[in-house]
Amino acid sequence: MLNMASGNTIAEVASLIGDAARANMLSALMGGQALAAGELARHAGVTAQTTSGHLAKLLDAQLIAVEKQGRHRYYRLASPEVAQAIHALMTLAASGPKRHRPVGPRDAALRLARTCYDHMAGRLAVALADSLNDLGYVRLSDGAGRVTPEGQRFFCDFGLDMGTEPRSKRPLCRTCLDWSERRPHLAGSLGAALLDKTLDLGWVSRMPESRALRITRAGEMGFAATFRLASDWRDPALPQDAAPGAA
Amino acid sequence: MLNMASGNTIAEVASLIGDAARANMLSALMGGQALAAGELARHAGVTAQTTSGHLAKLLDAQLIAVEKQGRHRYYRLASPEVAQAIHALMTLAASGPKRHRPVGPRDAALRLARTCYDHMAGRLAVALADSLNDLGYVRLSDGAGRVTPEGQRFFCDFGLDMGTEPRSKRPLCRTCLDWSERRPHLAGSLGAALLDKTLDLGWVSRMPESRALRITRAGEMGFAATFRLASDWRDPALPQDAAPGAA
DNA sequence: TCGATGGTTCGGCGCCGGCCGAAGCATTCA
DNA sequence: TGAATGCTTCGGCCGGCGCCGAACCATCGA
Repeated sequence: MLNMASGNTIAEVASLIGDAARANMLSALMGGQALAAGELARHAGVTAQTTSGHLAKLLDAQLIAVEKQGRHRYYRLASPEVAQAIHALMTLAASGPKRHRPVGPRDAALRLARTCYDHMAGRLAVALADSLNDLGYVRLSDGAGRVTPEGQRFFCDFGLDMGTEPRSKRPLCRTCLDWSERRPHLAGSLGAALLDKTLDLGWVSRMPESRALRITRAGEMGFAATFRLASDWRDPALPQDAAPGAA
Repeated sequence: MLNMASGNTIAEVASLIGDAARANMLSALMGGQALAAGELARHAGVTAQTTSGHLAKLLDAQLIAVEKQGRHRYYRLASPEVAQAIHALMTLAASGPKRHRPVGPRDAALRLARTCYDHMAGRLAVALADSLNDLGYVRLSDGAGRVTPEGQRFFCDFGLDMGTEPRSKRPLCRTCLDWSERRPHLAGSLGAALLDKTLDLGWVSRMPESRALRITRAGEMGFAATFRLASDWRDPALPQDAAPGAA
């Protein structure tokens, strides 16, 4: 047995995520909001006691963090790195052997628009990324993103104050592979600011108990006018291969 | 219990990685070479039978792939996505609670230079990335990378034929957060080509049974001359905070 | 046609860890 | 102060999974 130096602790982390109940909790937290223990219990489908044990472990490993408020305890992911790891696992899970991929019932809403930790994902997010790229406001050269000078102005006009808080560690503009669409969308602090702003404007709103986002009437108009979305952005993107022709 | 649609399968993937033996095997495969079952058994510290079972599971979940050759079976990671997920978990594990982070004995070699799936990592790789950025051959704007026109020429002169095979799915130039240095190094197909070339030139060579790379005498000269490495690149980088001035 | 070597399959053992019921704190209302 | 709510701790049950020994298949060298 050689070189187990780090291999061991990665197993610890992975096995923490590798329990169905905990995975469900973490997935729920990928929505970006802090959730109370009880809500997490329901997401996981286990009793409160069991949940408590799980949360203690996750906390201990610093995968999540807690904030107590009155008699509630609100849990959130501990860092963007955690979100990234979970995201990578989601990608892997989605691309794995088909076998039993039920593509759940309420998934439709999730596929259309949802939060991904602190930014948007789903078809809306992919369409936004496409448009911003086409308009020349960002340059999404595979896996990475860059804001152009025009983009800088555009986002500034739109009311995002990116740049004012250069919390150095955080990339301004990353792309994040959308696990449902298999195409990149905007992440990084730009992505986060965009979500904040559109929530603020009331263009989208969080659906209760879910990561899904509802697109409001105002949002319909706003997104179309400001970001010039293609008219067919709601159509499911055919994953990479299939021909685009038929309805 | 709501929204368990995908949360469940991510648990399956994570729990596969979440076993010490399997994690060790996968870590070993992060070296980028295909390894025979027996070698993996030794890496994992379990018997051949046990290893066989583990490999079957990993194979079944398409985390790894096999190629049989005579009476050997060579296993490798199934895709870059798998490598990315493992990498994310490594990052998480490395940044977790200190507790028992032994910083193993032979780690010194690993920290200096090693392979990371198909490209280089460690202090050498970080120093290369820094130099290439300073020289203006690549632009490493956080999280992402872009090759400049000068860089294009430079890499071409150096003998890399990036671009000739545009296997679309693969980003040309990504950055990858080095888990030992906590600073970015070059990944993507450019990173891969760079590793190939330097192995080819004999500037580095693989150490047996390890992901570590040995830097040859020729490599010392070559890297210094071609990439203009700072003279102190061998010094351990102080993680993120500490001031750069002294020494 | 035989060993020898690399890998896999089978069966049974043992332990770790997730689960819940019951009880115990803390906080917030009345 | 007492009851309700949210969460945690404790103890015991039980299933799943990782482990190995033994036997079995496949490939290579003489």
